[in-house]
Amino acid sequence: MPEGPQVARYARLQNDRLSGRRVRIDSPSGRSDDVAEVFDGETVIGVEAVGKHLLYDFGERRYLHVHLGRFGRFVEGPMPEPELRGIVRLRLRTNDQWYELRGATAVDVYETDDLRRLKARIGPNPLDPRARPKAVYDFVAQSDAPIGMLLMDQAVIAGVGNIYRCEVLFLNRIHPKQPGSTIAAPVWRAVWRDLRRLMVHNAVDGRIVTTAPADRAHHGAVRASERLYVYHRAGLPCRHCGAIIREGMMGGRRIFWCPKDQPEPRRRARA
DNA sequence: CTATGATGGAAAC
DNA sequence: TTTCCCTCATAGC
Repeated sequence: MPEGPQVARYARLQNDRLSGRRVRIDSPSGRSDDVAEVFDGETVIGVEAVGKHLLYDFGERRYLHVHLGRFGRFVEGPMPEPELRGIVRLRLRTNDQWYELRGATAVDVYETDDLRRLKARIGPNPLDPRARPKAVYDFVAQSDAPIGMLLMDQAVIAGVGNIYRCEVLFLNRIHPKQPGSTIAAPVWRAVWRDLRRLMVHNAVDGRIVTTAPADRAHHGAVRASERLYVYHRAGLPCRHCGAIIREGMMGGRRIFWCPKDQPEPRRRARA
């Protein structure tokens, strides 16, 4: 279940393994037979992530486009392939490695124009070292939309999902309902810095950890129960102040915050 | 066994 | 704003 960094990680690992390799592709579930047929037996030129999208360049201006949605994931391993289990949307294999794609929202053929349009509608990605926070802030600072909505809008900022939005707002003591226009520039820079730091780490590590060592009771390997500050912790005490973490809905998704560290906004004041 | 929900997004209303 | 799709683990009969 991926946010941007896990997708970036898949792209990097698969790019290393698949670039320059001929791949056999089929769709055991039958759901993407048409797409499998287009690329079966072709050679991968490269694999890249664009926000939460994956693009496999097969040359001749054609790409395999995959969006994992909320449930999508890859399972992989060395040849030979395991017996099929459950629903496999797409199966890719080289001489020595196999991949199973399950649960994806989108599996299609992209042409150059589709890719150009995709890139045009996706905002700057904190994972991209060339992306500048100011470009995003210029939009955020003139928006009345709640910051909790803006952070999830892929057209504004790419790769951020529900966990990062909750966690980065906690880290910066911002209530999710606070309008973008009330976020001061230095606060936004700190938000961006945190997003980048956490997302880069996650893209390497493959899992999301936002807690500082000082806020964890156990040392050494990070326990699953101590990875996050607020996400999925409704009813539990805040690791920072002990107040009970709250839960609500925003943008059709559950959102979590600490009522004491992230007080409800009262008035608007441009910084 | 069925119901539910989970790191997403687009299309339909 | 709601509905639908994607898959699968888990909770509850």
